[in-house]
Amino acid sequence: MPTALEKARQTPDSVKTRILSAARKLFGEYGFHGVTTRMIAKEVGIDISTLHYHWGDKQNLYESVLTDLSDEIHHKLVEIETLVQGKPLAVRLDVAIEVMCDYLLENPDSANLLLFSHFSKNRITSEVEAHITRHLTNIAVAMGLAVDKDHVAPQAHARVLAVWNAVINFAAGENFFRPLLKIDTQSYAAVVKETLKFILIPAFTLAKGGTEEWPSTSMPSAKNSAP
Amino acid sequence: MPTALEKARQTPDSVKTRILSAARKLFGEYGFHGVTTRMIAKEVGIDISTLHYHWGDKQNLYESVLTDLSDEIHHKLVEIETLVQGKPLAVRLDVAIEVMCDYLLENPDSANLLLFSHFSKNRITSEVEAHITRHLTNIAVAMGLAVDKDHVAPQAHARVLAVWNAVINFAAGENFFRPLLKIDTQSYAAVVKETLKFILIPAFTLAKGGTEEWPSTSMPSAKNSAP
DNA sequence: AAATGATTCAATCAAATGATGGACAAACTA
DNA sequence: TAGTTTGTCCATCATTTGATTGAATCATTT
Repeated sequence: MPTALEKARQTPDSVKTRILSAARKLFGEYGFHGVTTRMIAKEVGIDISTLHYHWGDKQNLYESVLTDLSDEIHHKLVEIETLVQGKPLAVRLDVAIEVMCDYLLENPDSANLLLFSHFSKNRITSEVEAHITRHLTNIAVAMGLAVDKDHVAPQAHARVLAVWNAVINFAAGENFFRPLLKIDTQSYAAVVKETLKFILIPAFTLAKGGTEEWPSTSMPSAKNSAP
Repeated sequence: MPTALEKARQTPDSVKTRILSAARKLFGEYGFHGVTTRMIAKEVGIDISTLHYHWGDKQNLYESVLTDLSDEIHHKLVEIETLVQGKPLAVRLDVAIEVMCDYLLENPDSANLLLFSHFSKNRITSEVEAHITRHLTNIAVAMGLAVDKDHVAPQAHARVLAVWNAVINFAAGENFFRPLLKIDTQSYAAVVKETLKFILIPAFTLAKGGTEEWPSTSMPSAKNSAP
């Protein structure tokens, strides 16, 4: 029995799918509260009641958008992992930055949506949260920052987050940053990639503070530190 | 003739100031569209009409919040610059990370608000935008990434942005990231600082790709590149 | 063709929301 | 004290917004 989401993906031009796309675009641009169901319906060219017929209430539609995006991210990460399997860390980072930048710069709404889901207090869909967490854990292991999925130190997770955020930010913030840099879209992509590599690669390759500096137990001793 | 904002700051406990604080908190948590004037009024314990009496419409209040925050950031940056004047870059970065993390982790709403102002499509208040731009330019010069305020290469701005975003993200995302890292607030601050230093300091100090790699003209040749 | 189920829209509702006007009181001024 | 300004709230309005209902249309099956 396919889920509603899978069914929608099977027929890429169905009304239901078009609603999902329009919703992703608009939610990505304006956030959950900044979008009305009427805006989405108008974007698709349908009536509000048709939207509710397919996706239930606004909250449910939003969650579906996030789940859909999470799946897409997952596929992208798998694709990257396939590309860089067995390569040294510097190469892994280089390729990952290239691919993720290309993807997110072409889908700025997705990047924005990821940001919103990270930072908005409206965080719903603990299911999606769990997915993101799993992605980050996988990346930590893949980068050699942890020996095991079940033993990722907070510092390792934090370092992955730093990489993750850096990439997403430049994609999501293009509308704000690019006018500031006074360059066109193509140059922006180039500058972003160069900057990310400049920032990220030295830290992880010049391993002064590399993988084995802190214990790989998942709970560090700092838990109850109150001076 | 003091502006309305300055006048409000002179009397820290006035109703007008309390409205501004509550507004910053709520806008930081839920974004512009996620907050109603009634929510703010209720938080302060006043009537909506009193709010409108002091700050005009919602949009104007929001802009005032952003302007106020921008001023605060400015003071913080000046404070940092005073602290690190003449020090080598590694120390400058270390201190800047420490101070900004302490400040933003104690004011997560401010960090969130900064994020919203960067990434939300609702970007109003070009005045505030200009302030942020000036801050970034100043930092670029202060970090030795440009010789002159008027000749900051896009790459230099981009590197500053990378630093800027990295710091803000960890502060704004605490509610999302900290449960993921499974540590308490204190440990979070420590881990974030360590991670930021781990990521940022090597890139800028091991100057393989340092300041003078690209020309310091503000307009690179890549402007009209269409292969 | 008739029956059935799926899809769409016009009309509408109730609640929420931004904003205003006017009454009223406190503080200040002449 | 009388008058003026400032600040606060109650009541209210016009829109917007999320959501539903019921009728009509389309597609599929029998």
